[in-house]
Amino acid sequence: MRSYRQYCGLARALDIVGDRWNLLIVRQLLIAPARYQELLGGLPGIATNLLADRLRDLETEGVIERRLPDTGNGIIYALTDWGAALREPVEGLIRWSTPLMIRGADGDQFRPHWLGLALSALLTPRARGNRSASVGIVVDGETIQLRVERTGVKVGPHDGRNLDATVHADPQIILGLAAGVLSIDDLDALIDIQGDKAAVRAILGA
Amino acid sequence: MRSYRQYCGLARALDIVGDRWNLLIVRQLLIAPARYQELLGGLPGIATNLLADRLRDLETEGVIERRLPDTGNGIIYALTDWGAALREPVEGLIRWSTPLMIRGADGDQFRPHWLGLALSALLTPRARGNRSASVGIVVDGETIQLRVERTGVKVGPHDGRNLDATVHADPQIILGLAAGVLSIDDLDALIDIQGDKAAVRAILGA
DNA sequence: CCGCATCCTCATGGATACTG
DNA sequence: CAGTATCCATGAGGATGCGG
Repeated sequence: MRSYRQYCGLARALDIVGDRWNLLIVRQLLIAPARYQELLGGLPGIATNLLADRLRDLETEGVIERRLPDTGNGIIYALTDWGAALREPVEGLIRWSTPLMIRGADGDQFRPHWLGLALSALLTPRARGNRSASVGIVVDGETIQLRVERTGVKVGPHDGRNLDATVHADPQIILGLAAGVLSIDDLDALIDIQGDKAAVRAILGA
Repeated sequence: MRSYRQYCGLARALDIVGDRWNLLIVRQLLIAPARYQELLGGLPGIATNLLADRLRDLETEGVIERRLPDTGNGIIYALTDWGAALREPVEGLIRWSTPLMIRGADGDQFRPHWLGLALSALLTPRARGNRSASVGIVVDGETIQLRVERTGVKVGPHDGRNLDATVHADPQIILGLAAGVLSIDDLDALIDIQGDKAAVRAILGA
């Protein structure tokens, strides 16, 4: 993309990450470092030449870096420290998009990890938790683990440890709960909770 | 721009504001509602047909609205409530861009209001102020007023009221101070402070 | 004047096939 | 596996025109 040539922080930020696909690549790497093919799978719709171009751009600008794993073969792409600092504005945009998301998927592609990032964006600001609990959200066969403590909320893949409860529900239901526009009590038919319902309420409740 | 067709908050947000120029238009309207010609002047480099296109898009998506002033003639563009909520991610991107800004303008276009928005982004998070003070920053002949109180920092155009101090310095110096990478004491030759130096230190100091 | 719309040129994005 | 190469479609940029 052409530079805006404006001495303004927003314009200079967009000179780097404003190119089409760039922030979505950052999104994938905020979820976890990834290989080229994993990025292609996590970015449905991108053309392979564009992914290669953007990875080059982002690397030369210092947003991402290539790592060679100990096993020797292949390349792993990861965010630099500065690139990882994009989590704040990215999660801000995700919070802003809530009205667009509660309308439902409408045929769009979906990856469970994206929901994990959205939950991180929606739940982290309100550091809830005089009670500690861990809950698994099962979507598309993948389990996202939410753990709340006094320090805040941690979101990530299921680490195999014990869960206080397991929730099965559609993504937009989970998002509605996390955003506070839905209440658990109104949705018995749409949510399947196994285990400690109070733990779910502590994390996703009003 | 084509939709990403991804059921992800970031992708849906970028479907709306990811088009080139869109976030910069939002930036201008975060500073103040504006007429078409004012937007053209505040967005150096944009083509007039693109501005018209983008304003239409943003209006149909509910980010901005057209207002007819009491004087009757002309159109005033302003953010909707939802559009104004973009302040958070926009200021996040501005904070992220600090390393790009302290390098200096390098011939890029500049508008004093942009510095005001950057100061808002950098100073608001750290709600400083056991002391109340108001300071004017003079850049390119325009005065930006910073007012700190217990409740936080307010940034805006000079309202004509008394200032505790007036600062003359280049934008990158002001940004370096606000970002905490420069210290007032090291820069006597580059900053001209008239009035209460302690008030300046209370707002821009370490 | 202000608020756009049209026209044209060129850079960028997108889809597919192919390679070290 | 990790990308290039190629070709076509789309969108940006710039100049200019035009109605209220």
